[in-house]
Amino acid sequence: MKMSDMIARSIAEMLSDGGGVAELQRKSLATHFSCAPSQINYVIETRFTPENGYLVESQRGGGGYIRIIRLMDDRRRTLVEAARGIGGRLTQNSSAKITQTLVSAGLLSPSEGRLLLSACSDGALAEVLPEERDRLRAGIFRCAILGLAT
Amino acid sequence: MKMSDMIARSIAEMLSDGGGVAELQRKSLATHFSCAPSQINYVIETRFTPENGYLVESQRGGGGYIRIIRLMDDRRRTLVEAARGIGGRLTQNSSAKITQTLVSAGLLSPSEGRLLLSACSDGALAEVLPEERDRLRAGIFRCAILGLAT
DNA sequence: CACATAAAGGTCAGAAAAGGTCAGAGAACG
DNA sequence: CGTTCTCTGACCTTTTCTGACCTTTATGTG
Repeated sequence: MKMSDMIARSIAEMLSDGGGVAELQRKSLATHFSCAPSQINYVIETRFTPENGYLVESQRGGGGYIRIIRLMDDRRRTLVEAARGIGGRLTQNSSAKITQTLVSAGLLSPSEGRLLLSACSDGALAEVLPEERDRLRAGIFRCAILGLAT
Repeated sequence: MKMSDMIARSIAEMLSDGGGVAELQRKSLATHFSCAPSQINYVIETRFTPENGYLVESQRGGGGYIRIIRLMDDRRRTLVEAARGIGGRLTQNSSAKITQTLVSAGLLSPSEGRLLLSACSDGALAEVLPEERDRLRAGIFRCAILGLAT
């Protein structure tokens, strides 16, 4: 199998693991595949293009990175799916992570993310007994993103 | 995570805790992060700039300090005021009305409005006893718009 | 008060650590 | 063969971080 295909597969895996977001370091990935760093650019440019539904961000300098985000074509469908994926309980931490993913994927604007996050925070649910919070939070979260999809 | 990001996060935390004002000592913060004092300047210059809505004051000499102030724009200030205006209880109907008002005033986008409305709906709060809902809803609503203002 | 000293913070050049670009050599494929 | 896809290396730009040196302010001292 071609090297670029292997690299692409590896990135695709990271995308699955990361729920649609992969963050990598060019040099270390290149080292891992024993290739030139620019090869990573090549793979990204040929396979993870906007036309294929990906968005790429990067940052140079110390601690730099390349972030690849899979955009899902049908915003609504994906939101509905995400809502379906919420279980019967949801911790504050999980809700923050999911929100972050949705924002990264461009399904929520940063503002919407903040709003959702705050609405699901322990602070907002202070009235409720702690042991009830996670169930309630799941409901709020689900309704909120379903509402957006409407 | 990069050092500068950690420092920035730490300052952001101080800003939240201080209600928009953070006062720090360059050297002790640098010591805390084991970095050069000028690194603190770097972080402030690259992240807490006027374009990003921050104001920085400092004072040299004994007992010197660096003070960072987050400027609120009109939108934020109004949202904070609106949040303050929410009482201890809020019916679904009232929350819908207020949301509508905020959207009309351009303080919330239509999407944000839908999200907020759904998160505060009786559906989302189905888990809670009806007589508790309005108190809870008030909290969620307040937190949500305060979160936007942050 | 005048002065000296210590205790801050400010500036800037440059090293180091990333990622970006592009021309061109090979490889694969028709 | 000619074309298209891979891959590399040389060189560039951006971001981070540090250290040497400078300025400002507070405070003690004769």
